[in-house]
Amino acid sequence: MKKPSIPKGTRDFSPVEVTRRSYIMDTIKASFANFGFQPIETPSFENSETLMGKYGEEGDRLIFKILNSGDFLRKVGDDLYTEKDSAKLTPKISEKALRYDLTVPFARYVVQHQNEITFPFKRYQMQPVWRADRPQKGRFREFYQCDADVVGSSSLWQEVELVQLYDTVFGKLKLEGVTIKMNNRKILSGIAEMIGAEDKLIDFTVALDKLDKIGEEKVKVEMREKGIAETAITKLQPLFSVTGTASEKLATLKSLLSTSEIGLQGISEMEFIVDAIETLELSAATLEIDVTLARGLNYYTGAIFEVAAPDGVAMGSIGGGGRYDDLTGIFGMKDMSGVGISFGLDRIYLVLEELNLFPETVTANSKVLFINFGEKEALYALQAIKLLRAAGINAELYPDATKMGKQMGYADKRDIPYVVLAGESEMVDGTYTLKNMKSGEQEQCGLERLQKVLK
RNA sequence: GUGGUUGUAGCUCAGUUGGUUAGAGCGCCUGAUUGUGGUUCAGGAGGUCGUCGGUUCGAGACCGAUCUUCCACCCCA
Repeated sequence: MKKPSIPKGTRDFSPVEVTRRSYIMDTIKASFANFGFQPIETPSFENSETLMGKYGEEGDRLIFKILNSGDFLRKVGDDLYTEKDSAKLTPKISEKALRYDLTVPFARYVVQHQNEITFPFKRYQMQPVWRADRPQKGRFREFYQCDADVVGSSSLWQEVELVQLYDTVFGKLKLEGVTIKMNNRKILSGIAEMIGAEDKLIDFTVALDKLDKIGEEKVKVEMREKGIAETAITKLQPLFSVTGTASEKLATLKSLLSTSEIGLQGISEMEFIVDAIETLELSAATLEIDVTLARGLNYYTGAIFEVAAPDGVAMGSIGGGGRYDDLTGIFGMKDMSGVGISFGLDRIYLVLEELNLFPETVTANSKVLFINFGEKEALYALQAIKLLRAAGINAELYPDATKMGKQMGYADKRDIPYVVLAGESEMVDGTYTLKNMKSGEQEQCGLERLQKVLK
């Protein structure tokens, strides 16, 4: 018989993995609540029209479409069918699609529930999203995003708080040395304006984004390929040498963009955030200005964030976010500014695993196994187990009265730290033999002592 | 979507220019040991070599397709 399997890019999670994932999620969730965010959930699939066209052409390709129910092909006209044009045919046979991220569904939620929401609305959401991508390391077709967004306030204090939120979560996870990279769409616009390539903003930033990956020369090559003028590339030169501390970088940028109103506005926004964070101080993360950061440009209008794992860990970004002045505009609700960040749960897991940062105590294992000696003895054991469980101690009885070696082996393999032996002789004097599996020591004791040791 | 890569026992992997009955380590099961796990010893089970097709007297090995793994690009958490 053929072995069953799961679709590529998806995963099963073992007990250890689920426990560790919940550890991360609980940490993030607690911090979200700690910062005043409230949870919502949205359906795993949306109407196609809600999602299509919101992530660019590339995004549309990566959205999982759901086939209509029923005899969906019968409703397709003969000419459309013979034409074999997938782009035209798709909307006719698929009217629903799996959620691609949490931001667009959130925008839809805000517009749809605008009369029930008190603004500014701070929401968090932790749910799986799906992308029809080709899997790679840390890249899956089903993965979790943990988002916190604020909608209905354009205050820069939100950006400041979100940086703090990142720092709080990574601090709690003991993940030291992450870098929060920050940029501003307005600075990118200012640069494009300055070099006279406003119409090529996206091409220009996508190329710039690859600087640390492919190097200065190749970035220039790509810019030329995209039709950016040589004079513009020359004007760009000082940008490749923006270095130093955050305030030094800002000073360089300021002189570079002195003629661009929008560029200067972006710089002052960044200054505000950097100054506030300098006063408030971060514990686990570093805030860094990175003018080459240009992800998610389809809707970001102000701050752009991306979180890089600590040095030495080969992993794509473990978080991202930014400000979008008009997110709900695509659903017809104007002038609603939003800003938010996202944690990539699956990648954070891989980083914590690589750095061995999961606490030992993160386990859902039983504390004690009661050996099964037979019917009367099992009942005697279950009476004690009932009390232990009521006291919050994870305890279990071996279900079958098999050979002791087998039962002990089970406890050993499951890494259960204690075993209780209660047979005929213990029953007679109402005691239990408690064995510490690690040291091998054992003692005969009463219920009270049992509970005290196992607590 | 483009290019490359991987698949042999539950796991990690050997398997020579194509040649008899496909191996190892670990794990698993049984016993030595009927109230004591890990260690040791003895024995045992387990594979239509990812799948389908082709070349050949003969294929785990060669060819094609397909699925899967990982990687790069694109893009992204």
